[in-house]
Amino acid sequence: MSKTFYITTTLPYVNAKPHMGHALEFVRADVVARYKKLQGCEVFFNTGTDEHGMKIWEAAEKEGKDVMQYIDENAAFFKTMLPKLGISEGEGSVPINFIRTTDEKHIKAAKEIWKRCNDNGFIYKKNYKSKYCVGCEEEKTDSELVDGKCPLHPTRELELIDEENYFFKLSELGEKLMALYEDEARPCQVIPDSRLNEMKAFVSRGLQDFSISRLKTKMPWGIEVPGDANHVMYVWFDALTSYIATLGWPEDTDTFEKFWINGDPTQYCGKDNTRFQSVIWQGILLGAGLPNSRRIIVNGFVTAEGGVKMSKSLGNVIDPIEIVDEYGTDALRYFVLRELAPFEDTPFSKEKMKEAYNANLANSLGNLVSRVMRMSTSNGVSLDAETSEKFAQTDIAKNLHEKQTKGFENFNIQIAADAVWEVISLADKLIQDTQPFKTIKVDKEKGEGEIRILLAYLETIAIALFTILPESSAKILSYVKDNKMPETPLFVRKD
RNA sequence: GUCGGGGUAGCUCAGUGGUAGAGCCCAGCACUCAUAAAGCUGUGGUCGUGGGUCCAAUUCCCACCCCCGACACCA
Repeated sequence: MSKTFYITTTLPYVNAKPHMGHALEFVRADVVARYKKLQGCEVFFNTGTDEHGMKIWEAAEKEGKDVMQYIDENAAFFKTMLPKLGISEGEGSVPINFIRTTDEKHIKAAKEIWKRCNDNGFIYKKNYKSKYCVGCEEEKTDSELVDGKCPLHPTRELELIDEENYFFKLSELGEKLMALYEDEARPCQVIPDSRLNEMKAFVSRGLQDFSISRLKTKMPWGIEVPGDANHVMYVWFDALTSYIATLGWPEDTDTFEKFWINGDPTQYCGKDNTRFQSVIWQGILLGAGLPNSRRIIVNGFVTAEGGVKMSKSLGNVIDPIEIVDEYGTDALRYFVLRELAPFEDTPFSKEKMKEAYNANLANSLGNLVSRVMRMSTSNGVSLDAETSEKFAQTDIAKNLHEKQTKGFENFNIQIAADAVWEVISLADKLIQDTQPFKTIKVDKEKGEGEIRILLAYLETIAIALFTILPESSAKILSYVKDNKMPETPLFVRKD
């Protein structure tokens, strides 16, 4: 394993407030970052905001705001959400690098990568024909059309717009991309396999060049194309560059080498982003002569109940911050990490949240901490190094460690979390079977020994939760260490 | 339409060529440790339908039905 590790989320587009999918992506990336740090890696953890493009331009205009003011406000929502999700908070955390695509260093990097692609012959100018629906007053893509007409305005003829745009020669990179997914030395893995298959199918069908600029007269909110003041970069061309701009590329070659070349660069994204990350971004990197990403981890969507899409118009959107405010940071992390499928779409509902919270946090984990700590504190029994070390050698501890490693190494945090709850359940069973609270009254030494073992369980559980529920992990460890009863339950049961 | 994934307990999902598993829900037991409630035990499924291969299929193969995803300019 490499001694450095790079991980990034996709940069959320700031035309809306954070939703559950963002929270999911941030939290999962945070867990992986913490895990790698625990493994001894120096970790670079990146996120930020994507702030150019037509939609932002329009949204700002609609709200009658200056664009910069508008994106400052929206970027702040994302930035302030991070600590609420426990990102980069507390011991064991990895500091976040937050890049905005309006940052000076990002703009520099975007221009440089453009230049390099251009120097390598991957950028050219040609006429771009787009279809414009006068009814909607917007451009339509072919996939949006039904029988060649706008489904919302089927009686109107589409207007053809013909303008000059810069294009990227993705069509020449198909074979190289296919080879990249299978490369032995530095493959670009797409996780899970089903997404990789989709991408391979997509690439093998043949790739087309695509436009990477917009006329400034039509849409000025973007990074100016080097050497052509009439065009700005199409938003995602610049946005993708942020993953290396955050490292100070192109100037800071040391940091770039340390983390991008040698740091196993790992990217999280939502499933709607698979192609951008694993084909287009890799294509741009190839075009610029830069090393590929090592891994794209694709999350499913968080849906509303019944698997339907969360949307404002349906009124079924759940704000992650609202959940944090009601249940706490670790509770949201718990849900996102264990209750939501690691790679598939999964429904989120407040009922499910409450059910899972009560069953697995208040009852299982929280209650176990309470009952063990009551036994230990009221009998003055504390954990000693010997019991702790001995417990680490048990099959229970070894099995937990094995499963956690397997889960984390495969970016399946659910498996790593499941393993902890297995141990929690074993601890409860042990109490039921041995009843140390009874034993201690008839055989002090035996009872104390049993309680000490339970404390070792607790310690093991807390350590295993270090990356997943950092707040709770720290609390439990301090209860055990100081032999102190929690003043309030770890997770208060909700009615 | 083409390609890919899936249809397993009331719900959310694991899993396996040899008499089906977890969590939640529900029911019983216990309650002298624990958050006016935690715990333990248990009920519960002809593993989408119809064929086939095999001593044996939920697990492999074929067909069909249903669901989901991909099939480019959605930041």
